[in-house]
Amino acid sequence: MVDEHASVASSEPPGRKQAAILEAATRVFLDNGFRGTSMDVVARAAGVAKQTVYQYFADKERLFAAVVGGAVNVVADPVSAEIGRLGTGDDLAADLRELAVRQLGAVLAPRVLALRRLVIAEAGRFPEHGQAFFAQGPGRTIDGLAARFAELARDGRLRADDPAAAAADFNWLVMAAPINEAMLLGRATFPAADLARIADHAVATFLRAYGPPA
Amino acid sequence: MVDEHASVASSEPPGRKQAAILEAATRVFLDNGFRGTSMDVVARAAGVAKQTVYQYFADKERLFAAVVGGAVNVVADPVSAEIGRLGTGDDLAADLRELAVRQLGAVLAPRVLALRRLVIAEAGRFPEHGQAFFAQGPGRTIDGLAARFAELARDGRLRADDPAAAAADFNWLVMAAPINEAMLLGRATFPAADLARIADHAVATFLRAYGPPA
DNA sequence: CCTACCGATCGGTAGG
DNA sequence: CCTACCGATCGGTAGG
Repeated sequence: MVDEHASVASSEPPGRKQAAILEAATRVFLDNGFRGTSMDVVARAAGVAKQTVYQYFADKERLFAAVVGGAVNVVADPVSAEIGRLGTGDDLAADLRELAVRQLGAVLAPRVLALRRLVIAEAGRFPEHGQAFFAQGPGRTIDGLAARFAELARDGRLRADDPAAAAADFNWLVMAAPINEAMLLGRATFPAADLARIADHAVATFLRAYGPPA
Repeated sequence: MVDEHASVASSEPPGRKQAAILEAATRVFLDNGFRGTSMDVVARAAGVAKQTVYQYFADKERLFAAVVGGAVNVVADPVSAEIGRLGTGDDLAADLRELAVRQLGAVLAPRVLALRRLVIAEAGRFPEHGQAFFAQGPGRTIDGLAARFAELARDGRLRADDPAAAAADFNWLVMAAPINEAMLLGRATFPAADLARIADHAVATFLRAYGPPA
């Protein structure tokens, strides 16, 4: 009797194929949507047989969920750390501008825009993915801003009776225009100079509404 | 010689079937997207044979273009007239609130939200539809607001060095949060009380930033 | 003879 | 793990 698990001793590390499938599937789903993606194409792109895909993911919906869940979590982190440092120096406007530029860079990354488009397209079929995207994205950012704005208001550095509303206003003053241009106009690239201009304007408007009295 | 165009005298008005096809296709496309819609289902929903659909629309893409073009134009009008009357009375804040409520009602109508979702989902394949939606929707609104804000600034009733930027800020302060909740969270209904609260807050923030000096 | 339309089916491909 | 293949359904078109 020869080894019935010969494949375990092969040069193939365990999990390598699963990672290849997820990576390929992410690319294909982001480009073609749920219905536009075939399991055959995913298998071919991953360099495995279709049957192998089904060994790791029971069906197309489960593969899609793994793709979106993974992509949403990769995207989630970058701003929350920045928010805690808002106004630790004495130039709050500069801190807000820097935060806005970072947020714009993260949210307008082509992969994140594609994920947003995908999640919006499938929000009817998979509402939980839209909710996860919102929670990890704008929801998390606005919550973090609200907490920090409340502290800044207590210190007299912002006029914000309703810190949560101020946080939402800041977030959308920064993000709404470019996100909508990206979603509807298909705009895919945002030069650094554009991001700086958008951030400057959003912060100026925000501070005219919420800045401390001169 | 008998009439050789007897069918013209039938009880079927000309264009009646085309209208039924467009109406059915609009419903099916809005619910299921481009790839999720089959021509068989459209034909069935319209109560005609599939052959009849192909007599009016050469292929699926042409039918889709007719649907989106028609839906975008139906959606376009309602705010532009209102904008011209902004500040004709002496209570600019009240006028802005009323405009905001009307805009919210129009843009958050279930059919318009479904159209936005559809257009975003297919922006890769049909960029012209996203551009048409933007032009007829936010683009048109922001342009109209910019023109009126420029006049109001000249009269000293707004502090707006850059009326176009002020118009975009107003538009997104009003629309961004509910649109993003609708797109990502799948929120479909917005009670009148919610719209009033959103409008009140957006106008208050806008006037703190752009209102005339007290 | 033209149109509008039907029932049935074409070649390919979907998820499984 | 691959090839082959299923029931069904896709967009589009045949004959009558």
